[in-house]
Parts: sequence; C-alpha cells; structure tokens
Amino acid sequence: MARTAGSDGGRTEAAIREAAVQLIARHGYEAVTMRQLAAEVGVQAAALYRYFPTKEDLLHSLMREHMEELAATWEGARPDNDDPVARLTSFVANHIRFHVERRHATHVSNMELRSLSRDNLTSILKLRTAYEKELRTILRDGADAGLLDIDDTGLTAMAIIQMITGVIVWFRPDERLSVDEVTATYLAMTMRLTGAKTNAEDRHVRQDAELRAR
Amino acid sequence: MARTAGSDGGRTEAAIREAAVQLIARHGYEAVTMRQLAAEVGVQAAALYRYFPTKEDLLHSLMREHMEELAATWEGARPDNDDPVARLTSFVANHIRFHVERRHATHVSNMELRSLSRDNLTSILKLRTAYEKELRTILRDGADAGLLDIDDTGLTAMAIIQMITGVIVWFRPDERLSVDEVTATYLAMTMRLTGAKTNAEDRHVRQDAELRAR
DNA sequence: GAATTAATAAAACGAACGTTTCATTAATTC
DNA sequence: GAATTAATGAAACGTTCGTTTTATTAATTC
Repeated sequence: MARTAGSDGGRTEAAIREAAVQLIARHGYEAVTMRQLAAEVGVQAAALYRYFPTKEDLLHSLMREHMEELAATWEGARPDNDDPVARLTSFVANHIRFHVERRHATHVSNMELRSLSRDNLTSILKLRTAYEKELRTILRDGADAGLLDIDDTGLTAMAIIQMITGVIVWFRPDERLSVDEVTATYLAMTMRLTGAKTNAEDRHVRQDAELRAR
Repeated sequence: MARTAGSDGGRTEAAIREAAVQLIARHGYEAVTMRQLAAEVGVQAAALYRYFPTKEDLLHSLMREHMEELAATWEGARPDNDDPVARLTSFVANHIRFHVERRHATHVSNMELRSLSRDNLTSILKLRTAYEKELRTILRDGADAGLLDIDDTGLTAMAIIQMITGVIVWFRPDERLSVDEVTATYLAMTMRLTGAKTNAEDRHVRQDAELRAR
C-alpha cells in the first residue's frame, strides 16, 4: 500500500534502465508493457512514472545514454598521434569492444529509432552522425596521405560500420572466439578493405621498385 | 454492409501483403494495428482474417515469401562454371540488387524475427541459414583453390553479408549513385576483403617472379 | 434463375494498454 | 518529534487492441 522499507530512488532508476534494455532488446519496444517492465524490476507500474514521464522518454533516455557513452569511450581511446592507420585500428577495436560488451543496448539503439517522435529521433541521429563522421575523417586523411586506397569515403565508412557492428548479431561470449580474436580478424579485414599500406601489397610494390632499380 | 461490387480476393490479398510490408517496415510489427492495415488497403479489419488467420501468420507469410524469393533469385543467377571468384561476384551482385529492390521487405525480415513464435522463427531461420551457407561454400572453395585468402570462413561470410545487406540502410534510389555503381564499389571491397587473386597483389606477385627470373 | 459460395461490412467481445489519481509509509529536515 | 518530502502500492480511467460473430451482397454454378 505504500513505500517499502529499504527502497531507494537511485537504485530503482538503475534497475529500471537495466531491465528495460534487456526486455526491449529481446521483445521490441512496442511489445514491452510498463507492467511487464515493472514486474521485472519488482515494483508497481506507477512507480516507473516517478523516473520517466512517458514510455517514449524512457526509450529516448536509454538511447541517449548509449550514444553518449560510445562517444566518450572513443574520446578516451583515440590515439594522440595522427597516423591514420593507427587511428583506424583504434576506431575499429574500440567500436567492436564497446558494442560486444553492450549487445542489448546496441540492439535497442539500432532497431528502435522508428519508435521515437521527431524531436527525440533528431537528437539521437545527431549523435550518431557525429560518431560516423569520425570514421569518414580517418579514411579521408588516410587516403590523402596515400596510406589508404579508397574508392568512395562515405560509402566505405558505411560498409565498415555495418560490418563491425554486425559482430553483435552472431557473437556470443563464452564461445569459440574471444573478443580479442574476433577483433584481430575484423581488423585484418578492415585493413584489406581499405588497402592499408602495411600489408603484402605494399611490400611487393617496394620489391618491384627495388628490383627494377638494380 | 456487405461485399462491394468489383471486389476480388486475389487482388485483395496482394494489396494486404504490399500494405503490410510498407507499414511494418516503417512502424514495426507491434506498432501496426489490423485496423490501420485494413484502412490502408481500403477494407474492414475483419476482411483481413479471410486471408490470414492471425496477425502473426501474416508476418510469417511475408517473411517466408521474401526468403523464398531470395533463394529463387540466387538459383537463377548462380553461374554455371565453378570459378569461385565468378560465383562470389554473382552472389554479391545478386544480393545487393535483390535487397535494394526490396528495402521494405528486407527490413521486415531482418527486424521482426523476435515477433515470431518458436516454430515460425525456426522455419525462417532455416531458410536464412541455407542461403548463408551458399556464401560460406563459395569462400571455402575459393580458399581451397588458393584463389581467396581468408582467415576464418564463417566469420568472413558473416562480415560480407552484414556489409552488403547494410546497403539498404543508407541507399536511396534516385540519388547520387545507381545500383550498378554501388554494386561495383561493393564488389571491389569484397574482392579486397577476401584477397581475391585478380587484383594488384596478384600482378605484383607475378611481376616479382618475372623480374627475379631474368 | 435458383442455389451456393466468396467477399465483405458492421458491430461487438474481453483483454490489455499507457497513464493518472490517491492513499500510505519511510526517510529527512528543522 | 512534528512537518515535509520521496517512494511506492493499489485501483481505476478511457482507449485501443486482436479477433469473432453475424448479416448482407456479388459472383458463380448448375
């Protein structure tokens, strides 16, 4: 009939966020009811409205948190030097690790955009676009420096992001491969895809030149 | 109050399928109501149940149709010769064309799997797995023949499928690039990714050999 | 041209939805 | 230790959901 002993707003909000991410990732935003979410948290449905004014605000808040964490993580992982290949390596490794560690939240952020109203959608897309621009810049810098061989910067950036985000579709921890092994393989594919000049091709080009110079 | 003049079951069913794909792709399966769908078709909600026993059966039917068309299209596009690189080229080109031409249906098939009951889900996943196996086989054949350079066949197959299916996320017809141009760029990326022996690397290897042989 | 079948409209069903209202209790403030 | 605030439970609100029932009409069959 009332507040229970030991209850605490801070802990309750965190529990709501966590349960919401799990449930929405599994069943989809529209399919999850406020009662179902409340039951998962161990609380009445009305209590949820102390923390989030509406169901959509809850969704928006989860997505915003996810995107801001992603930006912050990349900010912390970005190397100081400005070698484009090193930056590309850091970007891919950070992206894979971040998303693998947050599979459910990533699913929510990628699949539920259509459930947001216009304003909420715009604010999330702004964050996403800013993040994607980081990769485009790296690719363009690398191409300009002659270290990467790229047809179309924008298109290649999208292809890489789709490829490395797709890891969460099939990757399961505790299985055949570790995160580090997966990351190593995807890094190798990324470097080939972009024609990064650290590979066999580069050696052969130099070998050709040396042999001809004799 | 009753059947209207000129109504026809065959045409109505096709109209339901088409409207359902559009609406579900835009708003999501759970968010689309039977009344909304009926209104889009220009029919009463009850009429939908003459064609599909439940809402979920409608969804399942849309997905099954999509997956079967995909398999059939690939069957028709698969080259007769057994050069793995030629087969890989056909696979990627067919996949991109098929999905770009069916953006909405692809979104439905990729995003609404979680709305299916166990049996319906299993039947769709079976079709999907069979299709993905085609690519894995091509990659393995190519690697065995020494024409492709691949770390992990399964992992590379997933990466390629994620990459080329991702086209539908950003591609819009009537914009900067045509389907053929996009396909050409993605084909180039695929060939690099798999180290296909038709590229510069191969030429350089041969050049090295020739120069040394003098 | 009567009988049958296919296609639809209209209305209703119970269940469940997001949200609000209100009472109640634990914790905090002064 | 009284007053206030934060957190919650319980019940109810109006709406809408997927689906069913029933009646009616167009098309087809014989």
